[in-house]
Amino acid sequence: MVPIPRAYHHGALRAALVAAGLELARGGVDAVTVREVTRVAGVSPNAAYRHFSDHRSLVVAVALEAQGALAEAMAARVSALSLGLEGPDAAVATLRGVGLGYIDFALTEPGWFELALVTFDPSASAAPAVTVAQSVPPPFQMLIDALDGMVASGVMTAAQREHAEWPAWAAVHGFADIATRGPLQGADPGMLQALAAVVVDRIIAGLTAV
Amino acid sequence: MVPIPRAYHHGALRAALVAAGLELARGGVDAVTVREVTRVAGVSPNAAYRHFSDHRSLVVAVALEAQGALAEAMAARVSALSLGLEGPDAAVATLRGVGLGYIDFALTEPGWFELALVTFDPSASAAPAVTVAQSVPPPFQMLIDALDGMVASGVMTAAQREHAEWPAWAAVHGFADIATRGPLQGADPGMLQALAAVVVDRIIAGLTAV
DNA sequence: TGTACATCAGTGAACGCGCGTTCACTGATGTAC
DNA sequence: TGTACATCAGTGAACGCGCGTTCACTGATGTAC
Repeated sequence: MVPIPRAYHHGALRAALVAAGLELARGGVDAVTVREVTRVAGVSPNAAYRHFSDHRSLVVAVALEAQGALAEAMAARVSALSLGLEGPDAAVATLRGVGLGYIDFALTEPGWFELALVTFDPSASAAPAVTVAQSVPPPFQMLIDALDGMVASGVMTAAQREHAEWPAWAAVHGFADIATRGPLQGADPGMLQALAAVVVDRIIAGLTAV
Repeated sequence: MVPIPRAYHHGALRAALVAAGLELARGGVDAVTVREVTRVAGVSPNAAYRHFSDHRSLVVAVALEAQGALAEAMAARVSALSLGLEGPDAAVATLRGVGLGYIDFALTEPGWFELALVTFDPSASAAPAVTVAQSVPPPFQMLIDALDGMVASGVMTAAQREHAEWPAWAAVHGFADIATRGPLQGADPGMLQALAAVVVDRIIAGLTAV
C-alpha cells in the first residue's frame, strides 16, 4: 500500500484511518491491521491509539461503515425493483430487492461483506459502539420491514410471518457466502445473478406457501 | 495445549498430526497451526514437513477429516428421520435429514464446520488431494441424491428440480452460519433447533411450490 | 544370525516476518490575560 | 494584538509474540550379504 505522507490531521485522522481501513477491507477482514491502516494514512502506527482503544475497535468502526454501504446497496435495489408498484406487487418487489441487494453487495464487494458480518456478531461487537448505537442493524431492519409489508399488503398471513426473518435471511446470506467463499466462488457472474434470483424466488415461495 | 512427549512415531506421525489438528480445530480454522499441531503431537515443529509440504496442505488434510465427520452427521440424521418410511415420505424425510444434519453438525462442532468449508472452496483446495480425490464433496453429493430422490418419488417435478441444489444449500448453510458466527450465536439451543426446522421446512416448501 | 551401511524420521537452533501495543518524547494548536 | 502556557496529536524506537519455514544434524530402522 502506498503511504500518503502528511503530518497532522487534527481531528480528521480518525476519519482518515477509517477510510484507509475501508479501502484495505476490500482484501477481507484480516487486511485491516493497525499497522497497514496507519501506513496508508501516512502516519505512525501508534497514532491510531489516539483514536481507537485497540485493534478491535478500529475494525468495528470500519465494519459499521461497511454495514452502511450494505444497507445502501439494499435500499437502492429495493427502489429500483419497486418503482411504480403498489400493494402486493410492491411488497413482493421490496422483499426481492432486500434479498437481491444483499447478494449483489456480497458479490460486488466481498471484502466489505465479510466485514459487515462482524457487525451482526454479538460477541465481536462487544464494543459498546455497536450494541448501543443500533440494537437492530439497518440491513436486518429492512428485512423485517419488508416482511411486515408482505403481511400488511395481504401476501403473507400473520402465521406465515412468524419467524420468517430466519429462513429469509438464511437463504440469502447462505447464497452470498457460497458464492463468495464457497464452491460458487469465481463462477460466471451471469450465472450467479440467475441463481441468486432462483434462491430469492424459492424462499419467498416457501414463505408464502400453505 | 498439553504436549505429549513421545519420540518416534514411525509413519504414524502423519495420522497423529491430523488427529491433533482435528482436536485443535474445535477452536476454528486459525487454531490449526504447524507449531501447535506439532506441540500437541509432542514433536518438533519441523517434523511436520516430513509429512506435509506446507501449512496449507496440513489444513486441507484436517479439513477433509472434518468434512467426513459432517457427512457422517448428515447420514446419521437421514437414517433417524427416514427410518421405516417409503416413497414420498422417505424422500422428504431424507431431504430434511440432510438439511438438519448439516445444521446440527455446525451447531455441535462449529470449529469443524468452519474447517469443512475450506473443502468446498475451490481456490483453497488448490491442493490436488482434494480436487482429485473428490470432484463432488460427499455432503454435497448427499444433497444432490436427496433432491433426485424427491423427483424419483414424485414429490418434485423435473422443472422444480433444476438448480434446486443452490436454494437448498444456501438456506441450510446460511442458517448454520448465522447460528454459528452471526446474530443467533449463543442463542438458546432449543430455539435454534426450532428455527432450524422452520428453515428446512420453508425451503422445502419453496422448492415444491408451484 | 550377525554385521555394515543406506535410508528414513526425527531434533535443535535459527531466520525473518508482521503484528499489536507501550514508552518517553516533541511539535502544533488553542486559550487566557 | 501579542505573548505564556496548557493541551492536544502526533513521532521514533522498541517490546514481545507466534508464526511458517529452512539449515545442518543425529539417532532409529530396515536391508544386503
